Amino acid sequence: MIKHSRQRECIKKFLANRYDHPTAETVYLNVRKEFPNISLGTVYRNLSLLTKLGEIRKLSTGMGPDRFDGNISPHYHILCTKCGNVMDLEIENIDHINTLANSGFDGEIEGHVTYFFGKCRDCLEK
Amino acid sequence: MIKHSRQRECIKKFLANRYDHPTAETVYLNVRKEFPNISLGTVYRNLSLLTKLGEIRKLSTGMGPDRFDGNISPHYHILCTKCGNVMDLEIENIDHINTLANSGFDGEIEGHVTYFFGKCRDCLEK
DNA sequence: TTCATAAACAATAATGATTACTATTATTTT
DNA sequence: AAAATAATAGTAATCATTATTGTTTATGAA
Repeated sequence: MIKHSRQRECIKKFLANRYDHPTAETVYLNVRKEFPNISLGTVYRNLSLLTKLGEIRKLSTGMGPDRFDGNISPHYHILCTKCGNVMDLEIENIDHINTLANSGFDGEIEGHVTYFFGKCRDCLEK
Repeated sequence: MIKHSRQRECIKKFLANRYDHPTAETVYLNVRKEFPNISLGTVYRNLSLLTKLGEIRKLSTGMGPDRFDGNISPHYHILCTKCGNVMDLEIENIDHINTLANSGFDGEIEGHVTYFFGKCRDCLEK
């Protein structure tokens, strides 16, 4: 049974207003403005819980620590290999790759995670 | 300038004969049969070097520690969400998704990493 | 073949990210 | 309002990985 908590509410609200996919550390530093005594463990626990509930998304990009996204609508991400920023990517549905994968696999494909990488506009111009 | 090392050779040879994408720890435990005094740091250093040289591939799946693949030919991977195994996936080229991504991004897409997830045959039957 | 140099090593300490533990506090139920 | 219990803050512990250091080994020149 899940009880309401003001800390969790604050974490969720913070993520809903950010579009840069912050890390747990960043969430912690910001939520501390409203809850000066919140502990990093509380942030991690709630980020995990919210992820499990499907209210936020966890991004494990393989470059640096995990990041979190308050936007759970289906979309993709691009990682700039120069500045490290993680940006949203509007792209048409590519779930057909699941079907492709299923035809070459003795089992059942349920989905995929894809991260694009490249250079963002700012880094290209420098 | 890179010098030959028997330890690195052994790590590479071990990976070339494994198809289950072992972790650094697993590589360490096995290479120790031939080099009882090899240290885990040496394994990590050489796995990083070989990855940088493009002689092996590192898989950061987001589930557990990084894994390594001695097969550098282009192919994909599927993670069984029940048993955790990581298997190879023969699938036709899907680099067209890079083009799709590029059309929705102000910058330059260089590539992508994709991990499929689902259930393997063994887990489906249990 | 010896010698100098620098890469690679083993051993170990340190770091970064995350999870676990525990006594206290907040939320919900009775 | 009291009892029950989930969530918290504070902290310790764990896991994966990287850094440090003094020694060994590979390589190329003398």
